[in-house]
Amino acid sequence: MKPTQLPWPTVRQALLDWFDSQGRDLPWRVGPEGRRDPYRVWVAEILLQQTQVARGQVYYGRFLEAFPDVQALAAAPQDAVLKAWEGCGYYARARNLHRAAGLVAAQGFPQEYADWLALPGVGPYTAAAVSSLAYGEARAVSDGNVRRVLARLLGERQPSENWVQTRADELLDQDRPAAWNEAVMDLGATVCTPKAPACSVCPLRQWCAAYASGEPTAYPAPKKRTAAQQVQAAALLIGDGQAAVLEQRQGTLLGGLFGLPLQELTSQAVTPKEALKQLGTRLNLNTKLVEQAHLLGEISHTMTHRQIQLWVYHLPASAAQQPLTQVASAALSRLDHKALALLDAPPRLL
DNA sequence: AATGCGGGGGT
DNA sequence: ACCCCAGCATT
Repeated sequence: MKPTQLPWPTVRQALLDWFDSQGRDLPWRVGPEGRRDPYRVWVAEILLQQTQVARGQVYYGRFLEAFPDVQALAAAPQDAVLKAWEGCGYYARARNLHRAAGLVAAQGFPQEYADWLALPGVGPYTAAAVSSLAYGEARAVSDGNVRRVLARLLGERQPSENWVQTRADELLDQDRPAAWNEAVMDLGATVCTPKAPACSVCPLRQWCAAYASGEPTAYPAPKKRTAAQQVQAAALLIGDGQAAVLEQRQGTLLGGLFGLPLQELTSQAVTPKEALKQLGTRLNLNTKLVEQAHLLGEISHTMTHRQIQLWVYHLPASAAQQPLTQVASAALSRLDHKALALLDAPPRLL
């Protein structure tokens, strides 16, 4: 059956009926349909970018407690915002959200899609989500769930971004755009899942091309991903688990977070010891002192696009040529938490 | 159109 | 292991 021949009013109603009885109850879905609190929806949508709902929900609760409204968020220092985001990944989300909060606190909330889109950290998905869920605007969201649900329903193995957005725009229920958007995403998250879809309970099964094919998981075809880059580095822990010399990372990789001083192994510093020596120079440490640093342990850490091997060396706080930072109050990446954890449970050689 | 950007869950 | 997750910014 061609897509254009599907009985769209019936299909829409089937999904909306399913949503009305089986839709998820989530903490940012407060207030009437299409009139949610824009701040709550906005924060939730940013947190949920490339983050599963179960995980985002934990951070959402913490985040709203720390920053209950946009004025509180705008008034907070960036370090506090990153601390609330610690461990959630993609930290540019937190930096952009904080920056955007400053704009919104001064100018008021955007009232329509195009104005949301202009905020830092807000792209087509988030602008459509907030303008539909909080303002009732008829904008179709296009995310990973929508992509998978529509690719399967319509039998498209290679859905381009443009294909998904166009189909989503066509299918959007004009009378209940907010409910429709939530419905498609709920279906994708709870029934039309990537690996093991629950087709037996799917309200769209009778119209689904992928189900009819007998191989629903073949839609859409897997995306190809670039291999993780292998990185080796030395780190120097000066201090202890309470207070240590920490640097605030610059640039796009973990930017804004604090962490142990690092030196990547290069052609100039082929061994961890040589990288450590370079690190000592950068930190203005006496060469003799650096030679006394002992290897605390070795860490392996994966970050999707990077596979990091890290040798962690240790010196007492008395060696520090710069102020120590209280570890508990700084936002650290998982990598740095692993490095610090070497103090508690030294790995034993077998 | 491709790539970089975290961290963890599901199979 | 591999793929995915309520994407966005940059090139």
